Amino acid sequence: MPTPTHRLTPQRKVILEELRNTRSHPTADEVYQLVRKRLPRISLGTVYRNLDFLHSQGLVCKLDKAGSQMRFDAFTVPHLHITCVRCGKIVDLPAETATVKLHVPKDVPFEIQGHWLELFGLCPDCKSQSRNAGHGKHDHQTK
Amino acid sequence: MPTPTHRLTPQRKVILEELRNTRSHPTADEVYQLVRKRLPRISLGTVYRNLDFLHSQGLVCKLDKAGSQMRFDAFTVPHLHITCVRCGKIVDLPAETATVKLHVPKDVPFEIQGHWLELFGLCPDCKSQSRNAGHGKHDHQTK
DNA sequence: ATATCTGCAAAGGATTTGCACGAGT
DNA sequence: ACTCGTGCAAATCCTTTGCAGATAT
Repeated sequence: MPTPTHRLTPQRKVILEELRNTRSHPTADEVYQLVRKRLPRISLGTVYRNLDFLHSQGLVCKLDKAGSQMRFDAFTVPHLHITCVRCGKIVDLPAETATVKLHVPKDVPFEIQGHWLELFGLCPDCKSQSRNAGHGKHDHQTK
Repeated sequence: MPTPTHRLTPQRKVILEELRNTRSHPTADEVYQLVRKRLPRISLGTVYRNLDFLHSQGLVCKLDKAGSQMRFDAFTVPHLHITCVRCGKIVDLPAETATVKLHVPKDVPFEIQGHWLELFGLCPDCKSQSRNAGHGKHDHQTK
């Protein structure tokens, strides 16, 4: 399905490599900063375009639900994420960490295709500084 | 916790009423359009400020993971959402529609506080027009 | 009086886009 | 030659903020 004329340019190669070298789910701007060390003349626009391109090729994942900014990773095996509610850090978890069972009422006017689950909590760093705990940022499901 | 000097101004009242009169999970701008019919001189900034205020009072929910824009609802009973991958429409589902079981490895360096689950699929309207199906927008968990 | 709110307009941050030049075939 | 990709800057979209005037107690 990729048009055969797409090229693996140096920019795309370096972006993918940098993404594969980190486990930190960087934002587009963070990718830009990383890549710039090796390609000082690259532009942020190119980074955005190529992250999109690599995403369309199935080579990187786009985490659009991770906060106000999009985050990316090149770890394409299905897995879960846990996000620190304080600092926003994201850590991978094996997919088997959670099981979701659906009991969908018959009358739901939707063809359900799948689900998206993410966990949230406090990372060790933020846990230690933890004083002002309750901030009510998550409404539902904060069981 | 709310300072006792907060007022229920006309703007706040109307915003809350409009939000309670719809099941459509409107964006801030959509709330603004609705409210403007009754308070033509209200500003978008006020709508944002008051949606935040009502959220801080626990009167409205802020759906920050529903897409690129924030969405709001005044239905504060815990429940789930299903989002149409085509048109973005959101529909409520009872909380019991899904059960999540966690089997968290001992070595996860996080204090898990909770989870967030959302469903996605095709709404009836989009289902009928459904021709160009596969768009690979969701990466993980698209079982 | 005084603290809270409002409307307005400007600023802000993240992402996308238009365009002319550069690179690969 | 021709298409695709890049850098740069400007534009866009959503949201937040500063400020001076208005409102309620």
